[in-house]
Amino acid sequence: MPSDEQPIPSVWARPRREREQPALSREQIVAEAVRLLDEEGIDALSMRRLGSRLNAGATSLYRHVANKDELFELAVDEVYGELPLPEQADAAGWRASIEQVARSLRATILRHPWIAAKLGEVGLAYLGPNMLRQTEHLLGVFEAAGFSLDEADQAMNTLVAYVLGVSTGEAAVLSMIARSGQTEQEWVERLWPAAERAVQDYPRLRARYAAQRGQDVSKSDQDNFEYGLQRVLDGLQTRLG
Amino acid sequence: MPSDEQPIPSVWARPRREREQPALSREQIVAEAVRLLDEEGIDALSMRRLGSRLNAGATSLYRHVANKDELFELAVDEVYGELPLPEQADAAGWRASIEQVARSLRATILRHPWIAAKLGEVGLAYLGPNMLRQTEHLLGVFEAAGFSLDEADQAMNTLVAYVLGVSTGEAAVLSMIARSGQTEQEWVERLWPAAERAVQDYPRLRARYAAQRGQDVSKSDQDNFEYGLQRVLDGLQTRLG
DNA sequence: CGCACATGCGTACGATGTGCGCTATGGTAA
DNA sequence: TTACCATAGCGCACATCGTACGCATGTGCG
Repeated sequence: MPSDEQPIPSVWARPRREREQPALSREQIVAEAVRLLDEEGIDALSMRRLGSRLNAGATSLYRHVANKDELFELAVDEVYGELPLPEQADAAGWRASIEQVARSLRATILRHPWIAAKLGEVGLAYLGPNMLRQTEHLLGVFEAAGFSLDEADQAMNTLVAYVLGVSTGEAAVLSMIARSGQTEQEWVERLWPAAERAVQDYPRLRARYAAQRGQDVSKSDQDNFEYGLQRVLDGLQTRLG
Repeated sequence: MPSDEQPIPSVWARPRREREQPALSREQIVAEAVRLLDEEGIDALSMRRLGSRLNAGATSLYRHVANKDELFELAVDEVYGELPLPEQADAAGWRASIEQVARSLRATILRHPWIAAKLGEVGLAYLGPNMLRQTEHLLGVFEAAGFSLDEADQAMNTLVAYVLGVSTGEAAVLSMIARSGQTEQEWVERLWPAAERAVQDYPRLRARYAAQRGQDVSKSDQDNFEYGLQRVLDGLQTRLG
């Protein structure tokens, strides 16, 4: 290729890239970022890789997004936007209503495991519109259940903390599995011997591992989640009786 | 022996560094890593910076630690080692015993806020000795309270998930404050106007913010934690009645 | 018709994690 | 004593990262 200064060797060799793409937009960038994060995990997101997925240079993204951290904030709020607004039940149906919230929150985190790591870095100080809307609405659900606004806030924080805590643990494992390129089954089987060895000196842990060998992991994760969820709801109920 | 290469300009210019330091050790490295993380946050830990704090080159660390991830695992388990083993109470005193566990877990996380981010990445798949010991012991506390081993496991997971969830949110804010180089007061005051503006259209959130203006943040964080803790314990208690 | 602005991009800089091979040290065997 | 060898530390190098900067180009407005 003649890369020196030339008076254009041929018209046809001219850039000719012009305007076919509708150009970059913030929404597009964020959507593609979420897709990339879902597919390849949090470490796979670099500005260069994201740019090239959008047929763009890495630094082009900076016209639409201040920096990588901001991009993550936008991606997190995008995911929050997936959550359905819970139905605003009456005092009788509050438990079902809140169960639904908890389950869909968990499901969303498991669908986008990287979000757990980000929430761990930045907590709930995000202030994104989707998150605000969700929070406002959820406060309403707790009020409808019979809590004062003050206590609704605390009750909501309790519930959300629990769900986030459990889901974070599950999401971390999902992320590691995704990074390892193995199936969940393979991954568990590869780790198991080391775990059993490590646990040898601890009778209760050993018993737990023995009991769970060969069990369906995601099933028991789910049972575990439901157990804790019911306990948290029981605890909140004591304040309504 | 240097007879052919250089004539050595002066004996005194010779290295003379020999062996004064007891050399690097894994324990030393991990301890210094924890110190650096506590002082300057998770982004401040690079192998080069850690090395220079130990009067060592970056790559020297790799003689004692496989890679940065492993270093983090060791650091996390080191911190787990700070937790006191909870007193093994009888069925009557289980609540106090578990409260103590929950509080010291939270306190530890707040003392080392970076750990929340790491737990968010890697969950509880750590298998470090301190963590295993802690878990085994805690299972015992739940058993002593009257849970079967199966249910003790679930109950423990519920409690830990809650504490981790709340503390993660608090720790994230602490980390951001530390990174910003401001005091908590300054940081809150700088963020507040934006938050109030963002919250304008949501009556319940607006009311919450209005009520909390000027309040002591860490005090209300603590109240919040205690509220949720009591709810979780209430919920667990329903299974023991 | 010309000008200002917005957008994309090439280049570049400093920092990062870490592999590789050299060197010196200190312990052990002969 | 001497010869040797495992080990710890380190300098160098490489690929990759986030992102600042300034140029080029196409668009919309006067």
